[in-house]
Amino acid sequence: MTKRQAEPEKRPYDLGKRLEQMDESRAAILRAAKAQLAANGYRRLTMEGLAAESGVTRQTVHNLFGTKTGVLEAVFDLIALESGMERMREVVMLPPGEAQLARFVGVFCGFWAKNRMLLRRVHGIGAIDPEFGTVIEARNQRRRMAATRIVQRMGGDDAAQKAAMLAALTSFEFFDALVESGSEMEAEGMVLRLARSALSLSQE
Amino acid sequence: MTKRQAEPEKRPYDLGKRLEQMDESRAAILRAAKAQLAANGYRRLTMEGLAAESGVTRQTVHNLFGTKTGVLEAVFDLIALESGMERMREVVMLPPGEAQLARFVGVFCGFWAKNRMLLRRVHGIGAIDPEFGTVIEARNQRRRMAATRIVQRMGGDDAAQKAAMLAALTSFEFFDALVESGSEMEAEGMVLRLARSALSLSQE
DNA sequence: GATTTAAATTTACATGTTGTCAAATTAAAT
DNA sequence: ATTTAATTTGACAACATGTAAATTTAAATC
Repeated sequence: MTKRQAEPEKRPYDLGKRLEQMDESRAAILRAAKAQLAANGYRRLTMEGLAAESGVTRQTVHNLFGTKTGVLEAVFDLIALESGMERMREVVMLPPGEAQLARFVGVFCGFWAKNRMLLRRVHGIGAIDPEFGTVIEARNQRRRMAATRIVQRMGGDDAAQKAAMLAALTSFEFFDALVESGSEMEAEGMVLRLARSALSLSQE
Repeated sequence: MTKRQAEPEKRPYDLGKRLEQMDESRAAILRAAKAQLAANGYRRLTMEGLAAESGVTRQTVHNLFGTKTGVLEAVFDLIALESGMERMREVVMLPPGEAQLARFVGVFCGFWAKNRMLLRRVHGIGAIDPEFGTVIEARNQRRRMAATRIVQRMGGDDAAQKAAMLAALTSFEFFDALVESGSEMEAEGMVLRLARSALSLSQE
């Protein structure tokens, strides 16, 4: 099979600056998506609206993200990236004790507080859509693993139950419920106190 | 203005058995909605699908519930009706103490456990749709009020914070997170233990 | 049993949103 | 100036919601 067909004999082409512009478009769209999600919820988030607010065409949104679910996944990835999960490494490696627990709680509560409305929507989408739910679940699983490690290194009985409680206490949903009841300032303190007693609690 | 226009002079008509059939249709549709919501999530819940599974026409679903949101609200009302909230009255009136707290936790956890997947969807819809969210919020508000009453009657310091914690600990989302981490059997026990320590905890 | 009544069905249509496609346009790279 | 690839433009199909009318069906009344 010799390549004697109509070979277009392309000239090399480096996207260069065009890639930057694409990234800017991507960023603008994701920014718009985050804002609209947090403000108006999921139902009123349309590809049309995203395109308009980010100064591109609806078609471009499709080109860059594929589908609406694609946009959501990108939003989710972005959140995860901004989530300061790198700090989780340090926290897990701290010596077990009060300080580590406080840092653990602090990392999560800080993040939950910073993106509360947006996270509420995203987690909500995970709750109503099994397909998207697996993505959220995977992330929750990681928090559970970290909680398990921390509890195990602290020693004591009922490690499994304690880990379950710590994971649930540091979940976004629990934080959100606390804020809804009390004030956002106090929420982290309450989580920490509950976590402390959860870990010192033994199966009586 | 004499009523000399074409008066149809209607004959009295008692719906009787037809009302029963309408109720059956309503019930069948709601049953289908609950099942499909729990199993497949919200995106794949269509009026067409509901009609098919409940043996009526899509148009009939619209006649009976108005809109899709109407169906959801009816599902929500039904859940609330089945929720055993009547038992909340008794619980709130019990003498303050361990037993009351246990009953309080038990009523909610029992309900959460019975409809977990369905509740996850419904609460999820509340989280992504501000309009529907107010309905959920109103119900959460009631749990918060009950929690506040219980905490206040128990006396002690920091009633507001304790109430917030109790409300959050008895939220559906916290229960769901616990079940996801551990086992459903143990979840209620964990909630109860955390609630106990939350209420005995003072602001140190 | 014939007639009346109202619900349910059938049929049709308007709207909004997603997703896809192909041709034309634009701007960067060569 | 030419080539390249992204963006835009315009069009379309698919699907779901919601609405409206005429018709059919079955229960209630006489």
